[in-house]
Amino acid sequence: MLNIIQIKENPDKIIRGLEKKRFPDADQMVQKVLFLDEKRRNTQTELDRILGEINNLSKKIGQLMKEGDKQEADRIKNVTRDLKEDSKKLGILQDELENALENVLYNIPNVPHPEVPEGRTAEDNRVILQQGTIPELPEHALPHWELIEKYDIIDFALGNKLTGAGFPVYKNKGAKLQRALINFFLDEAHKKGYIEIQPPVVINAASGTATGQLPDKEGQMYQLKDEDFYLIPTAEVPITNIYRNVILKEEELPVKNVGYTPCFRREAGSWGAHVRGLNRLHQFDKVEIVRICRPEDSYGALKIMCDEVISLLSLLELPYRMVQLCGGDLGFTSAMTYDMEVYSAAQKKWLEVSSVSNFETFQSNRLKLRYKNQANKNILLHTLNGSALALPRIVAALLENNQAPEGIRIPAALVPYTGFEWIH
RNA sequence: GGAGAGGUGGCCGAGUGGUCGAAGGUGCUCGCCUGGAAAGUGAGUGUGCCCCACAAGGGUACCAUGGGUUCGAAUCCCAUCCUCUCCGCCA
Repeated sequence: MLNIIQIKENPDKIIRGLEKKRFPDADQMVQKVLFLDEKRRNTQTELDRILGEINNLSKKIGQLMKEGDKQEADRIKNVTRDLKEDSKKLGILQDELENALENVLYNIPNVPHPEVPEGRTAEDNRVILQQGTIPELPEHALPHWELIEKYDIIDFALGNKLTGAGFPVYKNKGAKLQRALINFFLDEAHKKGYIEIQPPVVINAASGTATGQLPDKEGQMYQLKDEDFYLIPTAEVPITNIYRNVILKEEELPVKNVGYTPCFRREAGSWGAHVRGLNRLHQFDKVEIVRICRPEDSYGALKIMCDEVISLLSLLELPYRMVQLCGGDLGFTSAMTYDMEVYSAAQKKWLEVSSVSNFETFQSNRLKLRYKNQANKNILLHTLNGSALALPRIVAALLENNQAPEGIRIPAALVPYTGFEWIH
């Protein structure tokens, strides 16, 4: 969530930012925050004063009791009783104001960085660069959902039997390809200095709230029936939450973590004919990179992370492009996002395989993730993350782009991991 | 799952109703000592919020979490979570 201080210091800037993000009623929401905050502070000042008075009188009672002046002690007790009434009322008001304020803040998205382009939808995103050659496929080229049947490597029908739609079963070389990709991605991240984390795939509500999935995307997560737990939609949630309520030393920065996890998404409302095959699943595998760094370093880190993702795509010999999201298409928690898309030649479509974002202090404010600077002051850190990479669409593009009469060619970088050069 | 013990500051550990944000130790930071280091020695060392100039200073809250009792709670009561030991079960 946004920091109240940011809002107070420059409300107009926040409002302009929210408007860029196409957030409705930006002005009204900010005014509400400012109003609630002032009321809250006034209430606390008064409450603290009363509590201080009670504390002083209580000490006095203790002294009087020791001296044996029970009468005077009883007289003062009556005074504190009235004060306590007042403090209770104010305490309740204080809680209400705090909750109301928090509630408003939780529902305000992050503000885009000034360099984020204007725009309403994905149509307005900006293509930053495009690399690799788009393969010329022969007439009879198949989309990946037919290829997986032809080579018997992924089974959707079987997934339907075991669970339901969107939970495919990987088999044979399909299963091994998954494992190869995961290891390849993890090893590449390791080479770049990332520490590997294997987190739980089930998280509690506190974790979901801290990274911003709750309350914003509650309906998108699978929730466990008997406990207040959720299946993770991305490794970002458990990995970033490692640093919840943590004050790092400056020399521990930047933090660079990588983790492989399955990801679970309900994708409520987004199902349809356009998401055939591997394009959208309820469960999929993803390797995620997370960085935590000082505010002044975060945009440099964003650039580096994009380069790291790009290097994976070129090693996989996939044609890709990098897209900068416009204000209106930016996610709830993000200040700036680049999407990496690969070209899936049989579908003739660009598929998003990675989303690299800088959240600035939006997450760290909820996480209470800070570092102690030279002046011994606690400073909110910036958090960033990106997929490196999400598997299913990579698989889709690999299958489609690399199809040949002999079968499906595995890119050279991956062969040491698969142990085979062809799927046939 | 059953029985018992327990959750205190970066760490260890005292504290069972009053002046306790919390003894002592350790770690860390700065200084003295030293040719240098060790040892020794002096000082400092939690977080949020509020007042205030995001200074100095002051106030308030925080001893797992949430409630309660009391003029006053780390200390008493209740609930929840977690840890440890034993038993049961088990990949």
